[in-house]
Amino acid sequence: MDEGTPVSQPMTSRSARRAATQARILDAARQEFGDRGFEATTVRGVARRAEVDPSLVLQHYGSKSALFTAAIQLPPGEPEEAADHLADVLKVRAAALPPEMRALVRSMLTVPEASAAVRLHLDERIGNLAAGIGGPDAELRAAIAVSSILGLTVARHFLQLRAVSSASDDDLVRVASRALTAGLGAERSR
Amino acid sequence: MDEGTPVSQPMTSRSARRAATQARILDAARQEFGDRGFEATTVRGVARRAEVDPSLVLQHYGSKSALFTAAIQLPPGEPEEAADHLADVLKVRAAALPPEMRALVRSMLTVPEASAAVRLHLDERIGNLAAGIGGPDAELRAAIAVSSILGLTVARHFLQLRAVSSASDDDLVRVASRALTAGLGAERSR
DNA sequence: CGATTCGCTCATCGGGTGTTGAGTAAACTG
DNA sequence: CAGTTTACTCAACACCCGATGAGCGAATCG
Repeated sequence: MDEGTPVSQPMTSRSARRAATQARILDAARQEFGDRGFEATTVRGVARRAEVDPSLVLQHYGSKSALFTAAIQLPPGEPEEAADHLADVLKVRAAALPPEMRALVRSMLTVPEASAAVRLHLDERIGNLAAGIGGPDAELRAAIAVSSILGLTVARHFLQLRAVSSASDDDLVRVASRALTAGLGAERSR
Repeated sequence: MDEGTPVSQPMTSRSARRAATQARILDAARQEFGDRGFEATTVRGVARRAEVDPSLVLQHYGSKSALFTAAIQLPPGEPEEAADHLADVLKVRAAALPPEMRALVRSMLTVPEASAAVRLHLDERIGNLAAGIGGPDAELRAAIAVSSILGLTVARHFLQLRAVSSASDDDLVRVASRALTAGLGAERSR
């Protein structure tokens, strides 16, 4: 019986399929952008990795630039809360980077949009951190600490600098957080 | 009349002209690579900036990649000597970057050759620095300090992070070197 | 069921790229 | 002054890119 329900739904509804392939494309794009950077990434390469036709990529996202914009969008919320103490940020950065962050950082030196996004992100973090510490040059000291974390991230996950990328997450966090908090500390008499 | 005196030599000898244009091309290449990165830089763009025919660029350097290799070559010597103390390195990095360094750093996240060159450069610096400090984790602590300087360099000269790039050379060096030496110090700091 | 929507494929276009080889005029050589 | 070398220009090639638009078949709907 059961006539009310259509006999057999297609295994995947139209909108579900659409959403699924769209997500597959976005994932593939994040990987490619993260591995090669914006310029060296091709729409065809993304399509290949997502196992779809190249033109489908653009039908879903309009243009390569728009796809990039979508790919570097960071999920909001969490990171900001945990960012009060820089040890937390450090902990997050020591572990493997999520694909969208990886794609963002990879292109931050060559793509203005990525550069701006990173700048904004770090500026916010600097503001939070500076508010928590006192003394003269609070903002500058906070900026230095945040920039240091950026440098560590690049060294560890992109340059694979031996001493930094071979260290365990724990060792890196321990030694680095000690170094950074020491540097952050208020001034002694001068 | 007066033609008696052979108008002597051509204003510019053949080899001199060659060397001159070769240098003009290399300068232009460093600028372009430094501004846009390897991928977005075109041979035609370099030629335009050097006011030369595009094919001449390749006649002199063989290929775009070879041109890039030539463009990111750092002048040897100086930086290594002054690198004993990280305050010196910091001083160098606070000021405007020389074109070849700018070209190198701009592409370090997207071009394997540039990545390798930076890695090598930093590894050497880490070695020097680690040798000078004692205590446990000496190499890791040195690597963290060097990575921090890299982060500051990126933030100041590439991302133009407000707090870092608006600071004067002196302020930046003063505050940063205090922070880094504090972080670098073993337990000998009180 | 028949008509329609729509996710997707296919073929193609225009444009910019790195690179090459023939040609030219000026600098050299004897 | 010839003859040779050579720094340089010009035109072109083959390739790959991002992007477009027509067509197909399956899911959707009245």
